[in-house]
Amino acid sequence: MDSLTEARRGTTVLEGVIANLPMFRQAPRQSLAELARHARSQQVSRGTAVCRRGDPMPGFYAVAYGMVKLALRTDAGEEKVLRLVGPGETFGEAVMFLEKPCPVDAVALADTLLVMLPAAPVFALLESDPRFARSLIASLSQRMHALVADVEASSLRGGLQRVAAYLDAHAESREDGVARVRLPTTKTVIASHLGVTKETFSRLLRELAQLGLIEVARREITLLDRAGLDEIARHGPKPH
Amino acid sequence: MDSLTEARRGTTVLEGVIANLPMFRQAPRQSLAELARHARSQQVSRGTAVCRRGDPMPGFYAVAYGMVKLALRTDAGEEKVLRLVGPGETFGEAVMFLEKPCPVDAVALADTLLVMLPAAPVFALLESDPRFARSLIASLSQRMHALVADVEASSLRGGLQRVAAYLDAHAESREDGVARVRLPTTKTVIASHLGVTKETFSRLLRELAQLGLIEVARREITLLDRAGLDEIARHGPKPH
DNA sequence: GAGAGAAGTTGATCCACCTCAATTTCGAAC
DNA sequence: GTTCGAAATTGAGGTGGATCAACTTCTCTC
Repeated sequence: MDSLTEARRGTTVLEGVIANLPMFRQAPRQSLAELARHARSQQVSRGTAVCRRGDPMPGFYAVAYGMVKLALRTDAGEEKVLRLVGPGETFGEAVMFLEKPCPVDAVALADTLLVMLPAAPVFALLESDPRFARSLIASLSQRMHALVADVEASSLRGGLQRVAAYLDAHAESREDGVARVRLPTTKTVIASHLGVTKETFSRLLRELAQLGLIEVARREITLLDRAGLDEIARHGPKPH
Repeated sequence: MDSLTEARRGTTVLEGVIANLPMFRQAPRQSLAELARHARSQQVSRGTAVCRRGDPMPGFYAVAYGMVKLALRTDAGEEKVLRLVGPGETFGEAVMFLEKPCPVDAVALADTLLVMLPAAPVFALLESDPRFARSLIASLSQRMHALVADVEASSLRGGLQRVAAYLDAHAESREDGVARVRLPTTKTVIASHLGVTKETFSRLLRELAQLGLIEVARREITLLDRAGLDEIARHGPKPH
């Protein structure tokens, strides 16, 4: 594969990644090509920071493959994971629009390919394509809704409820009909996302297992009793 | 004042309220008039619900005068106040765009005049005015930023730090240079907004008072030592 | 200005979750 | 396979803030 082919293929790949983002689903081909021309791909390896709190945000990011965690940190070492961003998802839109420094740390949890869309062409597209504006607003609204759901969980529910709700929400049914969850990253990170320490997360999983609701094998969790899990997620640990 | 005058004045007032919303600051007069024609004012008295969780959202709301609290509730009576919406502020935009049922309760904390902007004309304006889209996006982004700040506070800071930060953020300097805070509503509601019970809030205020940092008189709080308060807000209660 | 309900305070006690510490298990490199 | 650091588990003990309960102080109404 010579470099010309590589370059052309690269452009196509960028455009493909962008075209598959929910917010660009209804954008015309030409707009996508225009955006792709300004976009820059960025390879980050596991453990590397994409940006740190305080950094300026030159645009927003889409994850092509890999995974990024967005997290808040204290002066001491404690951190709170806000969101895990996987393939086909984006982050940094809101910050880009505010033109303020980045309020969170963004760190790659695996080797990751990012596509960075600079602010200027995004603003330009916003001017010319109301449907894009509509999609972007929908995207931000959804993000906000998710954030509110997180606030609700962490201020109104106990740890066991949060874990149960998490497992329920992330269940994937296999062919044989058994629901399972594959944790997308380490338990430590998931725990922080759920607002508990890794120790507490470990104990909560064990508690659910002892109740006969789940079975834990490394990062593979089998949901043995979906209804029971749902009951806990919704109405708490007490016997109804 | 006859009814014709009343009706004309009413229209002008609506338009005035809308025109002063941050997101409409740069909108052309004609768009404002168009929106105002579709807008409906709504008087709600203290303690009345504007909408309950699960209700459909016909548009979004602006507060002309009074105050509305947005709060999450559990099946049991506990509630978590997400936001206090005062004059010149708006709520419900994100939910309107998602076209999902309202995820929160909205209750008037005082006799309040709301202006409801139905979804359809807002969508229409979005199509025709990219600057409005820009402003709306900025507005949503800011809201999101505030939410992230709240998450940061409640998951990474202790109660005393949150109270100190709240007082610091809401300080109004008087002529004589003394900084004061007038709590916008009951301490019970403020407490819930800060993520503590009213009992704990009371104790935390007393603690700050005993440290010589503030003086509490009903809902009037005088900030005696702004620097000290800031120090606690930023780096915690320990002696530096 | 008297009465009643809401808001706020204060004290005693409790508990969900954290912290610290000691192992154990995993997984990648060699 | 062996090794070594990261991740996970488990136990013991501590704590911030919640809960429960009694009481006081507003604030509004009549």
